[in-house]
Amino acid sequence: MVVAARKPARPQVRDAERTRRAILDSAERIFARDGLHATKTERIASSCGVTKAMIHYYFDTKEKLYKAVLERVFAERVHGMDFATIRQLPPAEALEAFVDRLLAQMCSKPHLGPLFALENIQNQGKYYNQTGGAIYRVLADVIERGVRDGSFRKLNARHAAVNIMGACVHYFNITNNVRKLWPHTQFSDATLLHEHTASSKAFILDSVIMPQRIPS
Amino acid sequence: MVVAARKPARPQVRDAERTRRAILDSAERIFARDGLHATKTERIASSCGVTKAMIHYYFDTKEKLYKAVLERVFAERVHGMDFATIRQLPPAEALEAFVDRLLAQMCSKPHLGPLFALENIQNQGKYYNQTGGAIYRVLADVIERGVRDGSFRKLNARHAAVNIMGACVHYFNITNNVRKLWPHTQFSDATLLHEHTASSKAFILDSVIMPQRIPS
DNA sequence: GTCTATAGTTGGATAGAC
DNA sequence: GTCTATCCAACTATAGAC
Repeated sequence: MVVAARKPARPQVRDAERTRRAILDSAERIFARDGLHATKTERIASSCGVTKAMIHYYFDTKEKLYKAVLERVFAERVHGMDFATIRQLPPAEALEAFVDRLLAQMCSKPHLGPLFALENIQNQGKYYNQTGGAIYRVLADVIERGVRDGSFRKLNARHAAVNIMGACVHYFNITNNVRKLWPHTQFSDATLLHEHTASSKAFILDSVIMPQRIPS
Repeated sequence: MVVAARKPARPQVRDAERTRRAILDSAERIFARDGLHATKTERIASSCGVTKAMIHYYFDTKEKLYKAVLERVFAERVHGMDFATIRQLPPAEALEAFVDRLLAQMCSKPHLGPLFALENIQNQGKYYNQTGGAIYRVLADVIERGVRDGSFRKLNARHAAVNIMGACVHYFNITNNVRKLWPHTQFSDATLLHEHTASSKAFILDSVIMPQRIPS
């Protein structure tokens, strides 16, 4: 009986840090598509060329791996947003910086939208809120400042923060379906992301910034 | 040995339509929180006082039950939106009607946001797109008309449609966490929903509608 | 139509060789 | 550190009595 040659399986070269990172990277993508409960550890393992046993060796349980994934992406996001700078800018510039950075981060890792959405819905934000809530609070503070000094319209800061986040992230939650919605869309992914960034930013600024009086 | 009295279990009174609807109602809420794969049929059954066997009797498999849930809520939503009327209204009124009806529907069944989000992300919109896509197309058409006749700003209709939907629905996807984000929020659910409706609608209209020239 | 009991499978986690 | 083989709990789905 002829046995098919086994797949090479990338690791095998013993490198703990490399293996650990490979598992985290695969897990990040797969958790983002399927959520905590629906992802099979076997799928994560095979997609990065290791065995299920390795996941337990490095992360003990599936849930701890999930938590490790979230903590890593949260740390990246919080660092990339540079909240300290945003807090010091005048409101209009702060809002623009916030939106620019958030959209840039989402575009560079489009699967983070679904990952956070699933965490919020299915896991009731058990892990998300530990750090993810900071994003909403910073944004609400910016809006509050802008409303107070008259550079923004009179908005409810908290609800406006949620609306703004929605205008940024919803695209990524339904991006798998954008092609199906408009089958004749011929643009590449990069073009669509660029279009979304531009239209989303304009949408938000047009709504938030107080229109200038036309000088008489 | 003392055996605890069994829970009364509402049905038992043989009523096919009633049981069927009870299962659908429970399934709708639980699928909305956990998604297709993570929900256990046992949980649906016990939450409406029937046995797992009944689910298979009425719906054959869990996946068919899921599909039945989605088809029912899609039918309700499409009917409630009354697209035929929206298509005939002038753009500004059509947009306002669209947003009003969508938000009213979301508020009356807040779990539908998460249900659709999970379907889009985890199930790649396999069932959603069959009917859900109509909502985006109708909205994009309204925007296109408004841009053409000058009553709206110059927007990319498709991306604007996604942004608008995001501003409406994102709130419901993170609503479980709103309390955690702002622990001192003391308002009742009804008040929060009303606030969201008002701020979301204003947010959208301020962004989309072309500002009026101040008469000289 | 509804129940109890159970079959069949899947998949997270562990044991132990290398 | 990595693998193979396996255990065991959980859960979907079915069988059959009432």
